[in-house]
Amino acid sequence: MPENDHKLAVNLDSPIAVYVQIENLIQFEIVSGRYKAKDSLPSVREMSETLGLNPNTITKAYRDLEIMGVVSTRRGVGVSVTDKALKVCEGRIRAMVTAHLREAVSECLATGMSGADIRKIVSDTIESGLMPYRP
Amino acid sequence: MPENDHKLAVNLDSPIAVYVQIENLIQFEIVSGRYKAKDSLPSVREMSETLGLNPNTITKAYRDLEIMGVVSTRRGVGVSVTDKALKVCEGRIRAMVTAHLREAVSECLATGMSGADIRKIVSDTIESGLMPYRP
Amino acid sequence: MPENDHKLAVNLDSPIAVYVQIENLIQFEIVSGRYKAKDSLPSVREMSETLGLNPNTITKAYRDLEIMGVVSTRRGVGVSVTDKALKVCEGRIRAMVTAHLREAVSECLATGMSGADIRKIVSDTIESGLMPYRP
Amino acid sequence: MPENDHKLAVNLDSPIAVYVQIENLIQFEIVSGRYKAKDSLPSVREMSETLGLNPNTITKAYRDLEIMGVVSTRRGVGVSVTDKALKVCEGRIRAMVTAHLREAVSECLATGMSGADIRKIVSDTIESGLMPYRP
DNA sequence: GTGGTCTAGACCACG
DNA sequence: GTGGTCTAGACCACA
Repeated sequence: MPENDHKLAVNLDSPIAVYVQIENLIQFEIVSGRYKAKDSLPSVREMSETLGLNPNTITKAYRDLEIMGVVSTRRGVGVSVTDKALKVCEGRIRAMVTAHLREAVSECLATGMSGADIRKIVSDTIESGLMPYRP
Repeated sequence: MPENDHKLAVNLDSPIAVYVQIENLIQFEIVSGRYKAKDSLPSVREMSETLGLNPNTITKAYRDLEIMGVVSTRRGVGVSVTDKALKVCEGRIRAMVTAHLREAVSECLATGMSGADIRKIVSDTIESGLMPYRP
Repeated sequence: MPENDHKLAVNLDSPIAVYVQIENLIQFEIVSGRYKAKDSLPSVREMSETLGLNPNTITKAYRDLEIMGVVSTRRGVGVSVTDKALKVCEGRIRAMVTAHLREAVSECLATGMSGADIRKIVSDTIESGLMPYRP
Repeated sequence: MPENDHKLAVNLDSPIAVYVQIENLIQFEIVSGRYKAKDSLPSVREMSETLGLNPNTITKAYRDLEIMGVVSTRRGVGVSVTDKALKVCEGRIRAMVTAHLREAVSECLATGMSGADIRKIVSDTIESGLMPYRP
C-alpha cells in the first residue's frame, strides 16, 4: 500500500545532521525526477514549517546545495533547481546508495548472516514497494 | 582469502560518533564469535593506542556496553565479555543490520534503481567475501 | 610608521558579509606567509572574542574555508592550515586583488581622473607602507 | 574606440546592493558629464525594464539620490538632475574612487605583490582605455 | 578545552 | 512575500 502523496521527512534522532538529510532528500527528489530543472523549491519558511525545523537549518541545506551547483538562489525570488542539477546529483547519489548497499550487505555478512537470508530480506524489501528515502 | 589479522578500525570522517562505532565493532566481534563469554577486552589504554583515539572515547564505549550488559568491568582486572553478551548482542545487531539493509535497498529504489540492479550489487558483495564490519 | 603587531579586523559596515571578510583575512594571512601549512588557527571561541563576533559567524567562515580545502578541522582538536592551502589561496587571492585593482582604476578613469593623478595615488599608497588588508 | 552606446549595468552577483550600484552609476554619469543639471533621468518604469530589475529597487535608488540632493522628483514630471548635483557628486565620488584605489593597492601589497607589479597593472588598465564603471 | 548542530529571533535587501 | 546575515544561547561529541 504505497503512500502516494510523497512527503519529505527528517529523522531528528539520526546521527546524520538534519541539514545533511535535507540535502539528500532534495537530491533524491531530483534524481527520481520529482524535481526537474528550473522547478522552484519550497521557500525556506515553508520548508521550515513543513518539517518543523528552524529556517536557519533549511537555509544551511539550501546553501550547501547551491555550492554543489544543484540549486540556484535569488534574493526576493526563491530557490530553483539548476539545469545541471540532475547530472550532478545522479553521480553523487548513485555512488552513495551503492556504497550504502555494499556496506549493509557487508554488515550482514559480518554477523554471520547467510547469503540466502540476505537475499531474502533484499527481495522482500524490493517487493514491498517503492519506499521513500528515509534518512 | 580468509580474514586473517582481523583489525578493528574506526572511520573518523563518519557521521556516526566514534564511540558508537566502537560499541558496534565490539558487538560484531561478539556476534561473529571472535569474542566469547569471559574473554577479556583490550584495556582502555591499549585500545586507545591501537586505534589512535582518546582514552575517554574508549571509556565511554565500554561504559555504554556495560550499561547494555555486554561487558563487565572490574577495577584492577579489566573488561570482560559477560555470559549474556551473545544473547544481548545477537538481537540488537541482527535488528540493526537488517534495518540497515532494508534502508539501503529503499534508498536504491528511491533513486529509481531496478530490482535486478540491486540484486546484482548484493550478489557481487556477498561473493566478494566476508568483509569485516567497516562503520 | 607600520604597525607591527598585525591584527585581524573586520568592518561591520561593509556590504561584504563579515564571514566572507574573515575568509579573506585568513587567506591573506596564508598568502603573505603569516600562516603556514599545519599551523593552527585561533579557536572559534578565541577568534569570536578577539573580533567581538558571535562564534557562529566564525564557524561559518571556517566551514567555508574547509570546503575550499584551505583548512582542516577536527573535533576536539581545532582548525589547522592544510598543506595545499597556499596553492589554493595564492590563485584565488591573486586573481581577486588584481581584479579589484583594475576595477578601482577603471572607476577612477570613469570619473575623469587623469592617468597621472591615478599613478600618483598608487605611488603614494605603495610608499605609505605595507598596510594590512582592511576589508 | 570611444564609449559609444554607453549602457548602465548592474551586477546581481555583487555583494554591493543593487540599489547602491544604481546610485553610484548615476553619480558616475553626472561626474563624467553624461548627465548634466536639469537633464531628465529615465523613468522608474523605463529604468526597471532596461535593467530587468524590480521598480522598487529603482525607486529606492532615486529616493536616496533625492535625499542626497542629487536629483529632484516631481510628480507627473519625472526625475531630473539638480543644479548642485555635480558639486555634490564630485566630492562623494572622487573620495569613493580614491578610497577604492588605495584599498585595492593595499590589498595587493598585503599579498606580497611588488610595487612594480602593481604599477604595471595600473598602467595596463589606464592604457586599455576608458572602461565604463562596472560595479 | 575543541568544533558541530540547532533554535529563536532580529534586521536587511529585494520583489 | 523571498533569501541572507548575525546574535544569543543551548546541547552534543570529542580531547
